[in-house]
Amino acid sequence: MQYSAEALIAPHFVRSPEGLVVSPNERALLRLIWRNPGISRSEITGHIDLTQQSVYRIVDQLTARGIIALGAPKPGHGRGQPSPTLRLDGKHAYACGISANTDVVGICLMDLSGRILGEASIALRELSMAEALDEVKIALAQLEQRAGLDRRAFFGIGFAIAGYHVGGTRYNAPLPLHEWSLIELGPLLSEYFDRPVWVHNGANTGTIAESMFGVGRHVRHFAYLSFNYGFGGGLISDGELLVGGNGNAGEFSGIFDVEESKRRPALQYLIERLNQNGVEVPSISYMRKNFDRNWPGVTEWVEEVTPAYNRMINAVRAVVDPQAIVFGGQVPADLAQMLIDRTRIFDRPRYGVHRPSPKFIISEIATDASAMGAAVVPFKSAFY
Amino acid sequence: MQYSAEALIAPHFVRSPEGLVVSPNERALLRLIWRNPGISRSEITGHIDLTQQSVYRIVDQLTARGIIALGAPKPGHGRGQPSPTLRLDGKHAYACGISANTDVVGICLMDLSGRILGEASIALRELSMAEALDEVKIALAQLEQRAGLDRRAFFGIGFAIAGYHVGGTRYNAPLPLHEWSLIELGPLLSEYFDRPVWVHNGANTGTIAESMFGVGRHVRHFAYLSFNYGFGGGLISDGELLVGGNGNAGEFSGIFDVEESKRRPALQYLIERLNQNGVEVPSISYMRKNFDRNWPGVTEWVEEVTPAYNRMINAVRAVVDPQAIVFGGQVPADLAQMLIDRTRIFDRPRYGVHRPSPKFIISEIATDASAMGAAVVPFKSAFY
DNA sequence: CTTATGTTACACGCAAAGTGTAATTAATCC
DNA sequence: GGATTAATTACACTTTGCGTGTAACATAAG
Repeated sequence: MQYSAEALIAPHFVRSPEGLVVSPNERALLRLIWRNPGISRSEITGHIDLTQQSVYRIVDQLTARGIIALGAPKPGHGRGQPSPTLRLDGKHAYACGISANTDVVGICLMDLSGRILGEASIALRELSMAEALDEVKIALAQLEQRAGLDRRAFFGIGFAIAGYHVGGTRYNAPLPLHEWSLIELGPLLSEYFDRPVWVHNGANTGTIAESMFGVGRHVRHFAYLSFNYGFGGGLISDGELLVGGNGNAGEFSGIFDVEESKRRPALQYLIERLNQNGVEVPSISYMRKNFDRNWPGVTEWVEEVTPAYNRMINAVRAVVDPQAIVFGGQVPADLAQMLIDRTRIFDRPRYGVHRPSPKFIISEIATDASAMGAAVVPFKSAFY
Repeated sequence: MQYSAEALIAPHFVRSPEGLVVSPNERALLRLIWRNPGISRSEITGHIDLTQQSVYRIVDQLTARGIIALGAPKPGHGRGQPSPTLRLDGKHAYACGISANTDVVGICLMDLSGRILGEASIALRELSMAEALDEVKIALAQLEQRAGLDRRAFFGIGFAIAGYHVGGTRYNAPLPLHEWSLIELGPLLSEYFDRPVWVHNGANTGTIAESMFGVGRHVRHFAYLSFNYGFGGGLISDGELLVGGNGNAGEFSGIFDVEESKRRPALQYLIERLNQNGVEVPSISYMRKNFDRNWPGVTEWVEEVTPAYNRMINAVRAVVDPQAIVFGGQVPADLAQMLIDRTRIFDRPRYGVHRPSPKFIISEIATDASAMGAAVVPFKSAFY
């Protein structure tokens, strides 16, 4: 039997005999509220193809289940009976995002409304998988206690791992995560944490974070570049993550041949270069916080990676034609801007008209996008 | 108001007050019958999440409307009451695919079951758009008469044009199609032909043809390479065409910079080369029929385009990770094989495990894939 | 300031559509 | 002829749209 996180959802969250948490119309409504928190009930009809009566009923049922909360009406909203405002009720459920990177495991606790309830990280050092998971469990319990959470509201876990998909819930991760590689993570983790676990690639959960909290609120088609120790990314098409035929869509590093691969924009190379030049940069997160474009070697490195970078940008544009390309992962905003300034689109106009080009946007997600995205995955899969 | 082909569908095809031709469950059923013509009614339940009774009812209604036809039961199918076989009823509707290329306009007449009822082509030479359309209309009428069709069954038109999408139903096509460029083709053509017209890029309709008649019957994620005078393509993700943020997903030529663009695998360059070498190749369709890999210059040209070709293949693989890459358009099978033989995937294994790679498949669609795909578009949009 | 009027949305009941469950009937195999 | 499988038919349940009366508020007349 194929592992399925959906089948493990606790019964008190489930609505119908088919095991669904919400119906399609309910999902559409919850999505709308996600994108417009505090929208009034009466405004819903204008955005969704449902009558006022149906909206009333669905809202009524979702309120009764504690999934959405009614708020005071907006004042001064014209005449007529005032309509209550709607929000997702964070108290109904919370989820945990776990992001396994080469150096660190990030943890993000989030409620149904998208509020971050707590964050933590565990340095991997030489920890075995079992030891690391034990530490995650302890950290999770601490976060839960500090936030005063009721365990019954613990909906599930989103697990992100650096590396490519091999099949099922098996991934092939870089060396420090050797022990985490090529095994069925879904059954293992859901057994260990006693909750359904959704497993994804780390760059893809970063992409999901961007789609739920960042530019995805306004843009339906975009590519997300995840600059980390390595370099990957993800694609959002029509608001949904594109997984591809083998679950590895957005692994942009595959564009480069062996030679060019050394000049790809992975932050490991920049850190090496900086350390060679006498700039003490102990970690990627340190670099992100303290980045200075005048550090010796920065401009040089950027110039070196620019050809490979531009090839990648043009490949993404040609293949999937996104409306935007988002610079994310752990890239310092200033470094992203340097790349954007050097972007060249290979395009010749016809009749003076260019092919529409993507906008280049620097992600505004400050925390661990990968863990944050992992935390929404359970909700996105079941609620909205 | 935005142009919409759906809104122009003749009332006698429409089912519900919302203007839909079939309900979602009916669509699922029709798709299943499309992929398995002659499936027995009792087998349906195993493939779709519907009870035998619901299947009976839906089949009953679709039969009453003349959309599907019941056939004699398969003999020797075990005990129990024999179950009738199901097919799409071609008589219910036919559609016309029109593919405007730089040199020729292809026409394809197709019925609801996917059977080709007739084909024609019109050389463009120096024809104005109005003259070309008049000729198309005449050719269409001839094909209709020859096939003995009832005009009431004429469902709509799929129109394909070489060039990139600019917005709405406007495209930017190469010079011979200057007059067809940057205008709203949808309203213009639907007015002229008095039927709803769905407008797409030509490489994309070729992709749709492959998804409906070719490898798409077995593969849910694939990239389609359309080798024509120019070079383009399209993407199928989870069985559906990926359009991208501006409607230009799959315009693979955009991968190449100005310099490399001259060594991209567009057949115009091969023909030039062959003619220089004294091989008389008057047209692409001639080359397709009579291709000989031993013609002077063929191997040379293939070697020259191989680097750009491999970059493109790896870019497609990295970005969208398809299960298969299909060689289509008007490429001679032998030429496609020469490229496949030279394919190199930029991938280093980790723990001895490679990232899953796409299969390379030569399209088996012999006729004008672009017009053929254009012809199914109306049906795909409304029925399955 | 009070009151009448118009507007907007709430909230309830009912009908229609579509699906699942259950029971009966029909055709075929062993 | 009994077993088996699927075709039919009947009925219940869910979800949605429609109709309608009511509640709350804005505005302007008095």
